[in-house]
Amino acid sequence: MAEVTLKDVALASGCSIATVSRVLAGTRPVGAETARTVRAAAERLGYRPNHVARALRSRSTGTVGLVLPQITNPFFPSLVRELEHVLHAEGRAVLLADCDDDPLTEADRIGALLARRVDALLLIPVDERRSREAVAAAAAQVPLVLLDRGCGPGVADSVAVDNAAGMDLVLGHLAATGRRRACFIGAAGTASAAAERRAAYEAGVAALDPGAPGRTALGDFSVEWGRAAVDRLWPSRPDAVICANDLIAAGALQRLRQLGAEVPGEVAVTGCDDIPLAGLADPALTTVRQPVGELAAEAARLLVRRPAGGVAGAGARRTVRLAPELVVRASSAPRESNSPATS
Amino acid sequence: MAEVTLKDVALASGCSIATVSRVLAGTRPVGAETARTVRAAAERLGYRPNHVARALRSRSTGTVGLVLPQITNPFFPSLVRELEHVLHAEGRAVLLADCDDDPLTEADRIGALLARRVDALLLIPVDERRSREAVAAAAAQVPLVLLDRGCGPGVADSVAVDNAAGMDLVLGHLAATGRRRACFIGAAGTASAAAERRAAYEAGVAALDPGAPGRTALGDFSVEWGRAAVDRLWPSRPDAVICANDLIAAGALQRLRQLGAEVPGEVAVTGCDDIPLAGLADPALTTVRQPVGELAAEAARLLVRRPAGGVAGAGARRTVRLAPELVVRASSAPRESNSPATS
DNA sequence: TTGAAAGCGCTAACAC
DNA sequence: GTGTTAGCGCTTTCAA
Repeated sequence: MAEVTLKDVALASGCSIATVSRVLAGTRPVGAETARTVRAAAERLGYRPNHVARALRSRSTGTVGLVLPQITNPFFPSLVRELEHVLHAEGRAVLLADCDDDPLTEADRIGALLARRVDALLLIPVDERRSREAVAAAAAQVPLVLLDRGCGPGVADSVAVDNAAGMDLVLGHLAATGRRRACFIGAAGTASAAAERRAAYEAGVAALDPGAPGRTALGDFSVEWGRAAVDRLWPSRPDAVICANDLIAAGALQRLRQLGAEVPGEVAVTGCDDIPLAGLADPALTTVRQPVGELAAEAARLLVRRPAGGVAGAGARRTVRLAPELVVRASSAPRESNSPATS
Repeated sequence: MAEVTLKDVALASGCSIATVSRVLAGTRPVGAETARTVRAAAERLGYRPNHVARALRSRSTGTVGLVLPQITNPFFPSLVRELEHVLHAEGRAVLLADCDDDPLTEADRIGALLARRVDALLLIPVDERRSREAVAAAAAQVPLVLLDRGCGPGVADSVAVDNAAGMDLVLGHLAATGRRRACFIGAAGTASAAAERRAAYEAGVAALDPGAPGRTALGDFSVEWGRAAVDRLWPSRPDAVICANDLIAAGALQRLRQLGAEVPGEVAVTGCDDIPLAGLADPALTTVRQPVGELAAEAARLLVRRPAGGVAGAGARRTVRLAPELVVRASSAPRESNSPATS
């Protein structure tokens, strides 16, 4: 039951532990015959390489830290899933850290992961500003890729969805299906998603309807705010309510129903992110899907430190913006199909 | 910028590296004066212990593997969050593995974590039967605690909610609020949650209404099934629809509304698990909340190998059952308050 | 191509 | 209480 080590395999196969290491790690060319013998012995003994020893010697743990604000935020699980799969496929393991939406906890977790010698860090910052210091310090020590949210310019490489493009998809769809009087429920603050979606709405909607930029309510990314904002905006009789994320949209949907408004007959509602809730809402929510798989793949790609620049090199940061996809569901169906099918 | 090691601290503080190790790891008593000097030197040099080296020598990585079927299952994120917090508080890190609901992937992930020398495994099995072999093999190597779902008898320690107690809470509440004609939408199969909730409904409801055990529809744990099952059960005019989880309940709620049934006026609907969706449904869903924090705490407690038994000791397995809590929301409000407040 | 030997940074015996 | 001495299991020079 004792652990089988390289030494055991070397003994069993009649060659040195160095050779065994080379065969099993594939580091250097080895005689074909020797390789076969070694592999057979390893197999027979049930040899399992000890990653800890390997890590100590090679100064690489094959481990990536994944730091996120709150795993309970419904957008994150699918992203975590994709990241786990991509990284595992590369033979890397994922150390998960949940920050409780608190920058102090975030700094603490980053420290813990660094102490564990992660090869790299994947990080969704808690706060655009208050995360900056800890993130910058970490980026000086290991490759670090920011995901989904920004953290100030020049701090680290980053991968995120193109929020402006997403908003344009929504606006285009609503215009094409005959909506003429949109309004927007967004989030206040400087967080990148909030600011970008807000700005994109204002820029894009002005072309369609000069009055629309004024029909805007700003709060936070919650269901409660979605409900409350409808009370503020409904009196202006919009025929489309564009929401900055799906939670807001879910709240808007609920309140509109309570007010007796017909969705999508009287008014269309759209969200953003395509969290699981979006498909389950009633009516199902038209939304902008983030390309989670690609986000994960790009993040993994950026993780391998680029050749020039050196470890602490704050050289040019790379920023990848991915195109989102419009998911059209019942909540924005054209008015022709107003009434629920009775047949 | 080079890594500061114990040796550097020893040199700077004028004592041996062993002493420094003792001070910093707190393994053995050390002179107060020496300790102070060492700590000061460590601080000054910015010493950060190398967990990899420590792990190699002490044969303990301070790392726990968390293996789950699918992080996108809406019940898991909150559990993951609690586990992460409990374990981090003990200075342990969490290696996350997502199995894509596939026993083969699960076996693969377990192997990867074992190769990384996790101290222990926290595992929510993908399948009651098909996970068994891999789980048993892993349990022979490291402490392993099963979470939320079973995996056959005697395989490993386990922590889960008391599903029967949860169902009794629901039945009691419905009876107390005047519901007399319940029905049940559950899941088929042998998975522990499905079977236990089903059995508890049948056992508990018979006392209230001899005809109720017959009003049962069995499918899977999905929204779609919830919708479909309502079509089967609604003709029998129940005044309460008890669902085996919140997803089913969400589907039931939607279909009932489409059919023109008033919830909670005509019929109450209840779920199970209290996933985020439950509070956001319309009407908000009465459900049984799993004590996620306690589940996590108990799991962490079981993780420390009990003294007797030895590593591979298949001695008596410990099973912890935790009491759930009823969360009463609008979907089961008593009939007196049928109509939405208009004032 | 292969082997011998030197550590990676730390902890754990064992002396003193 | 403290120092000395061995390694943990592996990769990687350096010779052969």
